Amino acid sequence: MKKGNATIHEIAKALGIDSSTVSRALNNSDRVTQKTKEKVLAKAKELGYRRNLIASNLRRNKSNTIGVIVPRISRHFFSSTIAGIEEAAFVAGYNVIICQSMEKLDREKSILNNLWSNRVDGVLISVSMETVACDHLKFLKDNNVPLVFFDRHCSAMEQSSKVLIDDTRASYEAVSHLIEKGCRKIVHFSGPQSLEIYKNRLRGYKEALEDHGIGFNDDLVVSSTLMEVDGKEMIQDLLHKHSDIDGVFSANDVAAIGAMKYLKKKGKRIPDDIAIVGFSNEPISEAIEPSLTTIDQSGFEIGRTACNLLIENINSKEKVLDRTLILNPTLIKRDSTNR
Amino acid sequence: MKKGNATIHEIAKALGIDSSTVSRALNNSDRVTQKTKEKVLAKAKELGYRRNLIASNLRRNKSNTIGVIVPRISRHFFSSTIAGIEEAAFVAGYNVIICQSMEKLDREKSILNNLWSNRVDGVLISVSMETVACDHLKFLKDNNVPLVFFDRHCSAMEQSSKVLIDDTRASYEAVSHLIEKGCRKIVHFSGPQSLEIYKNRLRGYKEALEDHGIGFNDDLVVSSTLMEVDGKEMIQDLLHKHSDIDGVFSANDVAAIGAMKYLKKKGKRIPDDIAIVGFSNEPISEAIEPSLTTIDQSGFEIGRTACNLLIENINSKEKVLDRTLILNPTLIKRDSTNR
DNA sequence: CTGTTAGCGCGTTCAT
DNA sequence: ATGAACGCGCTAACAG
Repeated sequence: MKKGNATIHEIAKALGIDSSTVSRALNNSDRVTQKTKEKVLAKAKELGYRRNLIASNLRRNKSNTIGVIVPRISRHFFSSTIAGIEEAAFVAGYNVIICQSMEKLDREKSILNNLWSNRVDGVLISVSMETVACDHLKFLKDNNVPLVFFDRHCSAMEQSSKVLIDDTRASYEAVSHLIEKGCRKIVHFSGPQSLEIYKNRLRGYKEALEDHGIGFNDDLVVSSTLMEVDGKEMIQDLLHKHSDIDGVFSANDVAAIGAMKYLKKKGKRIPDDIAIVGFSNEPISEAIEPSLTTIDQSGFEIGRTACNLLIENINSKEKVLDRTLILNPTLIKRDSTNR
Repeated sequence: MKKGNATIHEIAKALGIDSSTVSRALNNSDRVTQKTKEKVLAKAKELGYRRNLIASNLRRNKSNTIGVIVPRISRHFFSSTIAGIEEAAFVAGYNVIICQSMEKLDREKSILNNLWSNRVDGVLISVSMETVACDHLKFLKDNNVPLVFFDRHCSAMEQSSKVLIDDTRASYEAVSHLIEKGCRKIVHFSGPQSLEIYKNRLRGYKEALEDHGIGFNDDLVVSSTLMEVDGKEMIQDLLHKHSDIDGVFSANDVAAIGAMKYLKKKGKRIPDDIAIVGFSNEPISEAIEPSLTTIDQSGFEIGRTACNLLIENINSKEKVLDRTLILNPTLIKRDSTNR
């Protein structure tokens, strides 16, 4: 009953022809009659033939697979990017191996070893928080395995393809939006300064203030791990020192919500007393009050774009095109109330 | 500088021994001297050797890969299960190919074809909404590819391994909780009755009512697609007909939140006037008011359990053990206020 | 303990 | 247009 295990040899034997002809027929080669093609296809169907891609891949020295490394699958932003990657890979006929580094460099290295052993045709990666040097990544390029960074890249890598978000610009727009709404004293919840995204978000914050003639005040910027409790504590501390705060620009939405809850409990009206904007990391925007304006990072688009760029690199033999694509997040305004 | 492309033959030649000895050494076979093992390992490192798993897999007729099919990666529950699957697979040394059916039967079929072509060692699946017949799944079993369902299974399949949630029991506990809080008129937001999960949640609702001496009223059960707007409309309609509703049991949290928002706008206090419990599908619990009690489906545990069961099946040659594991979701109470 | 031989299933030369 | 032969890289069987 081994219905699915037929090989090209079996269908060749059944037809009294050679396996190489069968191979050609199945690959739709022009060097085989239409007649035999049909016969082969019919017999293949009858025997329930399925090409053994492992053998095919070995012969062609190509795995038809791309490796993907993210810090954590269960984080919404990354599962969105993976959905986009999967979509692009699917239409291009590629398989995808998903791996999570769990933010550990060691695990990232062992994953790359594994991907290499599996002879993936290319790699998409969003590096772990521990990743600064990148010899383990250069190894891929040395062996002609295309590599595309998305979201988090490795600045130690001089030449590389990457798909990034324009954090600076998005932050600039978000803070400008607050200012246009009338805010003058805007605090910024920042994250670990080792990560470039947080540096860029801080930069956009500064530039927006300066361009609108508002002086930058170091006291109004606080860094944390951006959990909900951090948001609460940060705004509590800050309000204690500066009672006239009227805006919050948070590097993520979880901390923003922590702050928002606290403020509401204290009787502040959002956005009338204090307006809040946060980068969107979780799909919560729909679930919370309509007072939090968020910056949508559209992970799906990033994933799709990165995967397409990678496939382009895979197909352009020998030509290593190192390109940087920068996508613009969109500001989703939910604080329509005029202050 | 093809540093990573060395084969066992090259390292054999460099050492003046045979490639099969190298192979054995690399596989840590007991039938090779410690001395030569060390020499081989040293030379392998020197040449930057990486085993070609494609060739190895072809020879061993094993891919060391398991296929995973989910309706949508970006849905939080599924990305959680995938994280759990990935974790279990990683420690067992398996690769994972993630695929999304997008709730389409056709796509599910084509994915299965592809997975078969890739000769995966086993398959984990949560079927699409369109999947009722399952010939395409039986095909796997006919070819000795172990299959484990998780969360959504296929009732048309007489014999199968599956890891499920005890929806009935969780619903029973949730509704009992509401009753113990004093609710007497509890509505139920249900979903498409074609899906077993919604049938079971409805059953748990009924049983809890009966066991507590509350008559079941068909009017209080409404089915929808359980979007946020559905929640709003459903509660609006119901309140119009039954002004004394004091509890809501929702088959998902999004609809629950829709209802909650509407109720608050109408001046109702949660949970004092109306208590709400919802199955948790999105990671929003932290972000919303502390008045919504949720049922956590712990996708991570389901994924881990399912993957381990699959690997067990893969390893137990010839023995097809069809087991059903049922995990209990946990009720996370956030409505501590006494009514 | 090690070498020899023989394939896994497929695609790609050569021929004809 | 088709067949014969070879090899991708590795491992399993059998010798010795």
